[in-house]
Amino acid sequence: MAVKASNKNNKQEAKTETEGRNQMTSRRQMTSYDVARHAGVSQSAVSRCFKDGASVSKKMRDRVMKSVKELGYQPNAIARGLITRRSNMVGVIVSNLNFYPEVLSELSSRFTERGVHVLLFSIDHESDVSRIIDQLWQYQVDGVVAAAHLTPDQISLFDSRHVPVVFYNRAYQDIPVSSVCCDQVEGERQLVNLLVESGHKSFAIIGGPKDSVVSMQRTQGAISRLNELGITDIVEEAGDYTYASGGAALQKVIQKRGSVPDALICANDIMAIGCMDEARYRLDLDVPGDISVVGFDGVRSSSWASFDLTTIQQPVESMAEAAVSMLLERVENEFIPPEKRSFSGVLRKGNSVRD
Amino acid sequence: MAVKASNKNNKQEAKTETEGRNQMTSRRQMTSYDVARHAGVSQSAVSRCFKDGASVSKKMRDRVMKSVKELGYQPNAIARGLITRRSNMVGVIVSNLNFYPEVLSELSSRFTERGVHVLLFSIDHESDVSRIIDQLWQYQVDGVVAAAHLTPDQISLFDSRHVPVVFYNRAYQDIPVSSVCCDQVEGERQLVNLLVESGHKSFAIIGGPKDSVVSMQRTQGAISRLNELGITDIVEEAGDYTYASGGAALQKVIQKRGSVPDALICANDIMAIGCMDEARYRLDLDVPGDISVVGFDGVRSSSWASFDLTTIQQPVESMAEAAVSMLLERVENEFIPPEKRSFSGVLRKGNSVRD
DNA sequence: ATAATAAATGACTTCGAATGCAATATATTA
DNA sequence: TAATATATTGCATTCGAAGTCATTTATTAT
Repeated sequence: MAVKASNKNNKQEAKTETEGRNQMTSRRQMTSYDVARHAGVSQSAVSRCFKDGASVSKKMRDRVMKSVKELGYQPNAIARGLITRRSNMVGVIVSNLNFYPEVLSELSSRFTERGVHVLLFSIDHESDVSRIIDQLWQYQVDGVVAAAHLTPDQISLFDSRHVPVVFYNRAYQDIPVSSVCCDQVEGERQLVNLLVESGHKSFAIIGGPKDSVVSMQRTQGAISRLNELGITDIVEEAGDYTYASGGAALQKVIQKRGSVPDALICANDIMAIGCMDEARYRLDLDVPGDISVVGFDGVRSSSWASFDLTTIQQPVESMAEAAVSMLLERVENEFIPPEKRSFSGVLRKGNSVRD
Repeated sequence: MAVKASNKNNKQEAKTETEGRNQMTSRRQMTSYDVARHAGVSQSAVSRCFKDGASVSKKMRDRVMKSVKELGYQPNAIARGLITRRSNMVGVIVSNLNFYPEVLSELSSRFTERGVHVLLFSIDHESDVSRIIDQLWQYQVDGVVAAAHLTPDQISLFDSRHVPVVFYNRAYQDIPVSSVCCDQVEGERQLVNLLVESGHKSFAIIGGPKDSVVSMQRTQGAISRLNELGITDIVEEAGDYTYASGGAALQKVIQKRGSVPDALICANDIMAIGCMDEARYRLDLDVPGDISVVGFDGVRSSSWASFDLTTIQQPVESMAEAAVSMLLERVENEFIPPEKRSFSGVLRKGNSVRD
């Protein structure tokens, strides 16, 4: 009791101290107690005015809100998070190498729209994940969108702490986790079908980094469809998703085969663009006359006139929306089971494939 | 007193409740009290073990850390932030339209390296800033990197709350704020010099959105240098930093002039690329034979063989490092005055300008 | 008007870690 | 060995908002 009283006295003094100054220049930020005192009500009342559905009379609300405006009060989300156990923050993990800015900006603006804030973790190597997991917890994120690979152990850690995770473009077949993916295999099959129908006979495939699951799915998808169609003349090379690695891989392909293949299937658009440039400007080949090139993703630059790449367009908006809503649903209700959603990519025919 | 005691009893019961379960599966996260009880020490001692420079004996530290490991304890950064008034989070504001992924990833990884976390705010229009400012405060960010425009009023709000702001590529000449910029004017002057030296006589300038300060500086920089050199045959058009707007602006330029200018100065690389493609694939012009094109930024795609654009390369790493260290210094010591740092861009000569 | 019910309000406690201060343990010096 | 200085430790309090519960006030039914 006595303590409480002296506590209030302190606050009173603090108030006096800043009195006369404009709230714009006051050092200490306003608290709900300041508002309560100013409005002549209790702190609980102030708190309730910021929670909709709470039992507050109109008179009270008006009175409090007037003080709120006058003092420039903003609730402290940190303090709120401590008691409610909701930080209203989600972690977004992206790996530097192969992220599309579109994805990040879609995710970010959709979360923001719903009053959820994004703590960004960008990692250079997917193996750096372990280091950031601790930080995710320390900051009490309500959920995580991971565009990076986690080990089953790491996944079950999140699980045990009841922090839902939605994977973006990483599927875990045998583990019950939520994910939003573009159907890599189906996409590659569409590309292969197109290439085979238009008479291409010899193929090279340029994959991404060996540890990339997405790249694996794409290359395997292409290979299995080619095999189904009875085509076995396939050379495989690995790149690292970059422009330069695409061109370099093409050189290696040609060296290996001793000739130029009919068609080049690249695990992403950027490498495909690298190949087109390599073919045209270093190897003096015509694209698509001498060699056809296809990519995957549908990034902005793939549709630029210089490339007009045939590729699979990922439905980024739909995928981002799905990831955001799936995550937030599971944040709201932890009993919603994990769900895997797979979106079909759209074949966009460009002029990088001969008819 | 009595209250404290009952409080402790509650905790004791809570503990009992989860006892026997593995910490990996326990619902409630471990707190410093749990660790304290497990190690048979006080909560203060646990807290001190996580603060370096604190007065803790080796024996105590070992004992506590053993319990920490066994229980899988992680300090709650939210609770810590409440009492220390340091969230260890910084806000990063980027505007969707014209952000380079490189910048964001550089900033993010540099902050992360230093144990600071990034709350990402991406806005569609620079005018949306006002909406996110409140949120920045609610989350008690320690500082802000803004790659967006703030009004003087908004700036002084941050100032009054002692939240340091560092602007990235936005300079405010008359206001004492920190900023890291690439010298837009100097860069444009270099480009103009190159173009004039190589005999270009007639010019068109394609700017960014009219409300973009950076674009204004770039176009004005180019124009004033051209004027200094006695060149007045200049047509101006505005784009919006996108590929498509570059091509469209080129069409308008030609319409306006009734002929093709010698050189095209674009406010960024992406529009320059749009212009090159428009010229080559729609207008059947040779670049650089019929028209020279220069850009600004030095984005990845500008150096692709298809474009090999002459441009000003921004020193992104240096600028990001500067922004991060300037911000954190001012977070540590609020009396460090604002500082404006200007970095020179590097002229990268490509093959988009005829000799 | 009065009882019964519902709505509004305030006092107090809580979340989890950090910290000032007092109490204790250890080291140093005389 | 006693006296003093120093290093460790624990207790109690604090940060700011939200929730619990008891109390007061307004509303409705009788």
